[in-house]
Amino acid sequence: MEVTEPGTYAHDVLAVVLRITEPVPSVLLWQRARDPHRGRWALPGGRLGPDEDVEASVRRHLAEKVDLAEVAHVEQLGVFSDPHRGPPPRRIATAFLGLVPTDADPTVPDDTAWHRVDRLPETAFDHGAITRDGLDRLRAKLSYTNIGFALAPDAFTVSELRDLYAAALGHRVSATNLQRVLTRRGVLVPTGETAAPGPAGGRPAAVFRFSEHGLRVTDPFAALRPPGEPAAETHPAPTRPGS
Amino acid sequence: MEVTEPGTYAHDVLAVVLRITEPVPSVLLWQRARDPHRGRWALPGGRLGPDEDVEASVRRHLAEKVDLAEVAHVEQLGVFSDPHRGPPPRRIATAFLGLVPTDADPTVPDDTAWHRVDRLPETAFDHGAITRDGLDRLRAKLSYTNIGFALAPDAFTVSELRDLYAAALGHRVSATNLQRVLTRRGVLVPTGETAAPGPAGGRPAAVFRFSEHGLRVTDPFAALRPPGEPAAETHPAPTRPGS
DNA sequence: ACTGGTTTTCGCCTGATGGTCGAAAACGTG
DNA sequence: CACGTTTTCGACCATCAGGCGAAAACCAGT
Repeated sequence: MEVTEPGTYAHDVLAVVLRITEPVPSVLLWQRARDPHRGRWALPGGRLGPDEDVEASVRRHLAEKVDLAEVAHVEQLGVFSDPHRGPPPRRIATAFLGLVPTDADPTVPDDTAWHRVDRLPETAFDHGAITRDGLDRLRAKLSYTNIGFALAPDAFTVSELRDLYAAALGHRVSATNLQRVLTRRGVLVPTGETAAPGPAGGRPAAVFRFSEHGLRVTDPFAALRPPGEPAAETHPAPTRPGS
Repeated sequence: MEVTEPGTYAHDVLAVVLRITEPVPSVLLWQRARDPHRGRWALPGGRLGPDEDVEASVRRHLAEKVDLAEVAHVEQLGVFSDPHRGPPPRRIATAFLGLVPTDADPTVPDDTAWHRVDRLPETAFDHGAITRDGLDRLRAKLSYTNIGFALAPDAFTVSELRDLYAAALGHRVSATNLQRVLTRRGVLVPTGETAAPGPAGGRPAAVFRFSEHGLRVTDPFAALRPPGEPAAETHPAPTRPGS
């Protein structure tokens, strides 16, 4: 039995690890073998250790399920602290968003699998709601940051990137606009190479690459800029919660 | 003496309560009367109680320092969990951002006062860094949400709002653009009234009001919109961390 | 009254950005 | 060598923001 000192709580870390699998993203879940919620699917995570902060902790726990080198981006989502989010004793959880590129297909343990976010199985605790929060965060950031770098392979064609964005956002995306906007913002740079056409032929597509592999805010947020300064060169952006 | 069960931690909530006091914002701090860090200035907050989530908790603790009715907006900033962010025993903190309009001047206890963010006194623990995080969040959201409603009085002129934004952002703001952008986005609506001119005369200014008093994302985030749909009517936005 | 100073508001112009469409380029197949 | 396919590029248009300067509306003097 677990005794909890009043005013102290067990603290967990959780990760919503997303990977774009067309036509919709998938989230990494593992099936609980023990009660409570035995048999249900849960987000990777675990207890916060005594000598680590929450980010180090989530990386440690994540390493048990996937190769950390394949997780291209990690950021904090927020705290989930509803007193009744699980059976007693009470647990607090700090949730993170993790992103895995499409070209990485990590080997996962037997109890772990990718699940389409539009067909989630029965989830443990509030992990379904947390997953939705993570997806919302990803969708928002796709619009005004270069976060696509964490979803796309190292090199890709505009068509491939369009399909990626369409799957992540859940609606059609114009390849013309995508290329123009992302190149004008300096997010995408051409490698000069071209990809081989598909089996039906067609013009060979130009190959692009993300110019940076760290999160950066790219939308000009045009109103209310300091006078005289151009839109470009926005700040680097932290690993912390959402700006 | 406090005994901590392994794997459980005391959980605090903290609030960065900001109010625009020209020429720069101020943050609400109280002076610690007891060790550790006696005499230093700390953010309002306290222990997470057993029957409340973190948001309810921060509101409860905040109510001890200010009239909650004067805090127009509260949102989660994130978790601060560095094992050495304070003396042992270890404490985890969930930080919030709170905003108080300029027309409200809450009475505060004797140990509590507003401090200009550019002249912070010696702060306790990591509260200085957390304050900076809160200010960064506010500045970012000023650009692409209607969060100004939580800073401005109920009715105001464009000049007053310009000064408010300038103080919050830390740089000059064009009144022309501010009015045009915010009205076009439907954030600002004219009341039809006009304000009395200042002592030096001048044309009477039109009085405006924020159309909504709940947080809303107003920047079109134009790229990658679903096809055919107009930019207007963005989603309501949660109380949760930063989108 | 009229003039000058002050503050706000509005209109105009320019440049940047995004949406849409269609033509042209570059490839494979029959 | 004509045809279908896929990608790329340019053209056009609407919207949006930034920057000015003129006009509007007020006060205080003379």
